[in-house]
Amino acid sequence: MSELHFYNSYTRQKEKFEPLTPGYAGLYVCGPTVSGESHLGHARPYITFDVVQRYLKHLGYKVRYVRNITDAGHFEEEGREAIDKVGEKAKLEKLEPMEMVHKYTSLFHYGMRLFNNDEPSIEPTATGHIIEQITMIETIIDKGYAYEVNGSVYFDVKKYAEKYPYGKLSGRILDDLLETTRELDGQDEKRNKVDFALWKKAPAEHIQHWNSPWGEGFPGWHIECSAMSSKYLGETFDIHGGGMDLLFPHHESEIAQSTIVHGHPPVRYWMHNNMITINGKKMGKSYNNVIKLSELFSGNHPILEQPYHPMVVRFYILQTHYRSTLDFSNEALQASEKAFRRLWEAYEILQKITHPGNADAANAELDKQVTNWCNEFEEFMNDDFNTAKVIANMFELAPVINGIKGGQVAANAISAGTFELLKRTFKTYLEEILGMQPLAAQQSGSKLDSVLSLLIEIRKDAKKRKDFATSDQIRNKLAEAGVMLKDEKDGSVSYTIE
RNA sequence: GGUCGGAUGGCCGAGUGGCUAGGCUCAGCUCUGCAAAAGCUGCUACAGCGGUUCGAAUCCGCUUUCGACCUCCA
Repeated sequence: MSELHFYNSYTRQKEKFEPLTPGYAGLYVCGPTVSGESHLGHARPYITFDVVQRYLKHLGYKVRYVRNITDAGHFEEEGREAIDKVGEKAKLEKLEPMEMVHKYTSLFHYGMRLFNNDEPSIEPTATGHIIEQITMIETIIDKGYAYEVNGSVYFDVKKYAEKYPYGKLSGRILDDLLETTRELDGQDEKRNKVDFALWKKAPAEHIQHWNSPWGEGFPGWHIECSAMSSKYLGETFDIHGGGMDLLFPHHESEIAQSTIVHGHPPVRYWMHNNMITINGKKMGKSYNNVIKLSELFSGNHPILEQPYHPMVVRFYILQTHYRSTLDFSNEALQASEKAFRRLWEAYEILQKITHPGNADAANAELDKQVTNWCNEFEEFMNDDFNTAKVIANMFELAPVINGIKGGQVAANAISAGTFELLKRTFKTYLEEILGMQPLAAQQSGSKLDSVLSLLIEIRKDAKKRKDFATSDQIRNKLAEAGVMLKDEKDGSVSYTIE
């Protein structure tokens, strides 16, 4: 029996997972900035860490999964100005931050539900934790690692680096960073270019601002995660996850802030998922190459050849290891759709077929192989959450299942015990751990079902009379309407609805 | 420019010192009134050049090339 190991970005190696408190696991994942609609790239971390969270629960841990909503900062929405430069617009014409934040938060939650992601245990908002953030900043100032200039507060990275390993997580070298020639906002206020903002003074016309010891302003980007993670998971917690693009400066800054406030690093295991690319380039708003989730699901985007079901997208993402880049293409999504349909069908067949009950396997070799494939599921997940390999094994098992149904494999080939193992393991991993659901709910017993049963009966009669014109017409017309009929080996007929 | 990470069969993608995943596509076969589905079979790849080794896609070096981060970013 193996134990859970996964790659820790901080130490750059796979490590055995040992929670801080036995039996409990704390997980923090950087959530969305709700100033715009989520796109395909955003789907990856939330699906990845949903599976992480599901697997931890499967292993018996009580999991507290915290994923924040970033709803504070310097916001703009397309077509509407965040800063009211004119200053004369009517109230309802101006961008109301709360309105925008509410809209995109709802949209985000909708997407998460379609992906069948479990809800986090706590989903704290940045605006709901302004006081916690201010308190942290005050502590950092008191300890001498931050300074105020003109109503803004900056973290003194150079001083921090004298005592602590700044740059360890992201592989940065401070001297290199000091030579950066980038022009950034507020650069002249900082003691060093590498310093980052803890609190930013808000210009009078800025839409979001709060009162603070340093005047009206808003919190820096990094401090919210430090404040909320420590509040809900403790000064030290188990796992912090997010996209690789957050390694620097976001997560590096989180470590620095928390280390000063609490006297030690905040996180034991850092996990980072890789990016989704399109034509080899990262999907991101700065590249102008995003496919929003609503576009993906509706197919309403120039490069999409068809709509893609959320479960197809989830499957496509889980077919690749989370630390590899994943390149988007219609071809790849379509391959995933076909593969998933086939796999799910085999899974449904498995739940329906019965086993003759023989305690000994007629085909010892196959029996052993099936047992092995099933047992490997856990082994693969324990090795850095290798969902790709889990799925590969499911496809090894699918022909066995289909073969039993189709008669190519004898029903007694595997033992009753192995059959039960197969049935149980498949369900656990496909539904509970990978979190997959059927593309369309079958509605047996519904009115449509009665109608289809009637048509199927008529077609059966026609076939008996060798009236193939009629039987084929029924089949073809139903296919046009999106109902696929399938003549089974035993003479029965089943259908699937597109 | 600095740091880091990739280059795998027609396509997507695991893997990692010997046993050469998996999916999709394609071809053939079985079953079938026909079709679909399903099953079976075939397609043997690891950017290039050196090196280490009995043995390398897997380790080391160099080259070519792509990308990520260094700025908001999942």
